[in-house]
Amino acid sequence: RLRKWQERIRTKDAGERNLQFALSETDRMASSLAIPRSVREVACVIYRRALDEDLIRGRSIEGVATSTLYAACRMEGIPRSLEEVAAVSRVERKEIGRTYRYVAQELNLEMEPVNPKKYVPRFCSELELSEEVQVKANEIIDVTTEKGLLSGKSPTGYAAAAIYAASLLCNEKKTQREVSDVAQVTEVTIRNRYQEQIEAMGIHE
Amino acid sequence: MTDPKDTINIENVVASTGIGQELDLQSVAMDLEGADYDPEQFPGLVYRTQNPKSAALIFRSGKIVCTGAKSTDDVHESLRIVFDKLRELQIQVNEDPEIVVQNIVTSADLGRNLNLNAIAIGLGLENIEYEPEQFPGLVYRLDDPEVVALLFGSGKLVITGGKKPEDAEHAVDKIVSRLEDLGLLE
DNA sequence: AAGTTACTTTTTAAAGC
DNA sequence: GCTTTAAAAAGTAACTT
Repeated sequence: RLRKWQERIRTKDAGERNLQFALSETDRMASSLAIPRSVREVACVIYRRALDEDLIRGRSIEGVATSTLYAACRMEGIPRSLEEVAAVSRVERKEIGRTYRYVAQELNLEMEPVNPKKYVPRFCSELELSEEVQVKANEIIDVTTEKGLLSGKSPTGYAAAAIYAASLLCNEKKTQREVSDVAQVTEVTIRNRYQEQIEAMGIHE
Repeated sequence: MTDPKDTINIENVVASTGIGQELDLQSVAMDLEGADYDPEQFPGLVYRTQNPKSAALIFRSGKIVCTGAKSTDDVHESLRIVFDKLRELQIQVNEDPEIVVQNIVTSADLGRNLNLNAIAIGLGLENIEYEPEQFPGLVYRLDDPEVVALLFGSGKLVITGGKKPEDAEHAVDKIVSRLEDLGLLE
């Protein structure tokens, strides 16, 4: 009887220490990515659920913490790409992606694919592009998605290409290099998506 | 209109078997030309056949895994070659070792583009995995037949995990009817 | 900018760490 | 869990030319 109780306390303490470390790591990563406090709280709620459902076994605390932060950003509509979260985590991108898929599946988070438009405000702001460019980029994303161009494509590359195209159309040109730097995708990807998008939009130049 | 079933193509067959005899892989590696054996890296010896093309993983226990063949017939032919090679090295090999197909990888084409986003939501987010940031294919697990399908925006797909060629046909049928029910095909 | 190579996903057995 | 082997799908990346 006493032994079981001691074990319960030990497990509870281990869980509390686990949670405390995870929360401080989440806070550290969120701070360097300028993620709002409300999103960090969502991340912590998901982490606590993962801990309660014993999903941490065989995985690193840091990996699960990074994954839940990534998931929370998506849920709150201000996604960070896996490369962005990986840059402030000591867990590599591949592991974060795997852990995220596992946690999302086990907790039935029912995550919808990221809409590339969710990246437009942040990327455009980092590029100091006007509201007009943002509106145009969103229009390009809407129209080309409707024509079926989005299936299978990475949301970051898709958003980057639309922003590049919109910057040209609005005479606020940014180079592919500048856009690729903020979106963390290669210029080759921007070029490929850009070509498809302007063709689907019926734009010639 | 082409029946998607007619586009099914077997791309890889994995099978296991055994010669019923323990092996000294070090000496097999010495005598068998083209054998790759690095026990520090992997306990199995790798031997590749050219016609049909396949790779056999030969283990100390005498068990063998054959992969890379394009049909079950090719698996049998490849393993026949491996058995004969071992016999040439004065190794006793059972008369007709049982060969068990463990996995068949198939490709097919639905013939039209797919809106993976709509399919993900339509089939139920809890049943599928679609993370285009990580992989362009949508992962769909079927219960009967018990296989995994990877669906792509082009309408092409991969079916893996099946043990019989019919598994892929049944899977394609189910996928087509489910997508039709959802109005996500054509 | 084009070309090549390589990695992402899924499946499956084997033996050993 | 990892290691190795094969194969397809399509996207992305990192090289060299």
